[in-house]
Amino acid sequence: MPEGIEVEYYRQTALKALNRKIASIKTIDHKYLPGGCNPADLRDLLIENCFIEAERKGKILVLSISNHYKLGLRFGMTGRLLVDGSSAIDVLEYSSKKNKPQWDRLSIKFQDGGSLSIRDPRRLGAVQINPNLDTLGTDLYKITARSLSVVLKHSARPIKARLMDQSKIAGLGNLLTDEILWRSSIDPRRQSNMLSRNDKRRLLHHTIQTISELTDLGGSHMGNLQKHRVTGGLCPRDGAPLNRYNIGGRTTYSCPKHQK
DNA sequence: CTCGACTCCTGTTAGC
DNA sequence: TGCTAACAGGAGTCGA
Repeated sequence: MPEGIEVEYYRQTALKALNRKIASIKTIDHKYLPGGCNPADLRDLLIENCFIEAERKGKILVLSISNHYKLGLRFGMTGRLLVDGSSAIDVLEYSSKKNKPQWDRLSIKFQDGGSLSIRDPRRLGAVQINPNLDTLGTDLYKITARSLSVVLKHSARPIKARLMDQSKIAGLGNLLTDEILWRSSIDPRRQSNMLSRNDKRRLLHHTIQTISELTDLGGSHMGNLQKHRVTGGLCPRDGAPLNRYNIGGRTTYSCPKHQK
């Protein structure tokens, strides 16, 4: 699913949509417009204007419009960004392998005949005008020893829940956190404020390393643990049967043998 | 303030 | 073969 890495790919896709005049809004799903915004507002905001900049914070893609407004795009669990019909990511983990235009929840036509669309089978994404980014924590590509330490210091919550808290670190989702903690040999249920100096050192190293590596490999589903995240899966490091349980409403897999 | 529980959403899949 | 129910997780809300 789209975590920070995938949305960074989408940002690069979005660069192809910059400085092209918007002619019309082809589709807009009302479920995609929460809180006081209707399709007419969105049309008024976009038509005859251009996107002039594509930025990202955590899992939100922010497109600046030539009229100084900004459009925030969230992709939920299964959303992809398409520009001129193609995406940086062909198949998304846990999403459909099919690719139907009727799943376009927002579709924008440019005057040159091209388009920008969010294609999202499960409709968990959203579009927001002038999204508030202040509630988001450190972006996943900017994590430092200091920011990680601050995130963990004052909380007795499970370490995994803390890493996935977007107000603390923005951009880590379920798959990335499972992979990072697996590599770091840390049990996801450990209390955040109880990690040793050595635990934190390993966690920092593997957080930065995993994000960088999986960005190069093509997405958050490219980790070593991923294909074993199934019931009955075995740890690819030591062969132990993986534990499966729930943290913060998310299915979690960890190795009882080497994650302590 | 913290934090678990619940809700939304729908394509896929397991099981009968 | 066709049906139902469980499952997936990002994010917001609510109440203890």
